[in-house]
Amino acid sequence: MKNLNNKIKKIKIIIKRLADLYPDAKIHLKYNSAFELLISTILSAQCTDELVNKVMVPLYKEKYKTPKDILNDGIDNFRNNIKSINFYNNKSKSIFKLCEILEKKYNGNVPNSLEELTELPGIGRKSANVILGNYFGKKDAIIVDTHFKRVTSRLGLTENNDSEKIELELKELVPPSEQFDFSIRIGEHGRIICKAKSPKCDECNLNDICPSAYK
DNA sequence: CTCCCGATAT
DNA sequence: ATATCAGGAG
Repeated sequence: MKNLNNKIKKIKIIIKRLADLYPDAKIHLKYNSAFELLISTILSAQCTDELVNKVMVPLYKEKYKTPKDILNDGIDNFRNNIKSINFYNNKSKSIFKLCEILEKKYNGNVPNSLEELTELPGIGRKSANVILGNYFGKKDAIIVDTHFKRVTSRLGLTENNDSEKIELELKELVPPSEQFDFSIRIGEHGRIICKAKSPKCDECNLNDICPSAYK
C-alpha cells in the first residue's frame, strides 16, 4: 500500500514535469477523418509516423477517402501503392478485410469502442487506444507502444513486460482525465530523451526520480 | 514465440 | 554495410 502511494505520488510529479516539457505534444500521424486515422494507425505498426504520412497523405487526397474507395481500387493496387511501408503484404490484407467489415457492419463508419475496434483486423489494443484518444476524445486511454513500455519501465512505474498488463496497471495509477495526454507525452519523451539505445539522462528532467538514470 | 519487411540514420 | 526504427496475427 505504501509502495502504491509512493508510485502515485511519483506519477503526479512525472505528469506535471512532462506537461511542462511537452505542453502541445500530439500524435504525429496526419488525418482528416476517423477512417484515415484508422488506416494510418494500422500502417504505423513497427514503422515511423513520418513515413506513413509521406505515403498516405497523397493517397488519401487523390483516392482513398472511404472504405469503398479502397475496396473499389482492389487489393493489388492498394498493396502496390503502400509497398514502401514495412509489412505491406500483411497490412494490405488486414486493411482490405477491415474495409469490408466497415462497409457491411458499420455502414462505412469507424466504431468507437475498445471492444469493437480490437475485433477489427490489424487493430490491437495500442491502435484502438490511439483511435479512441485522438479521434474520439477519450481521455482515459493508456497507449502502450514500445516507447511507453521502455520509459515506464525505466522510471520504475511497472515491472511488467506484457503490454496489456502494463496498460491495466497504469490505468490504476494515472488519473483517468490525464491518461491520454500522459501517454502521448511519455511517447514524445521516449523519442527525444529516453531513447532505446543511448538515453540522454543528462538532459532528462526526470533524472532525479528515475531509478535507471545514467545506467 | 515466430513471422511479417522497407526506410532512414550513422 | 550495418544499426535503428517500432505492433499485430497465427
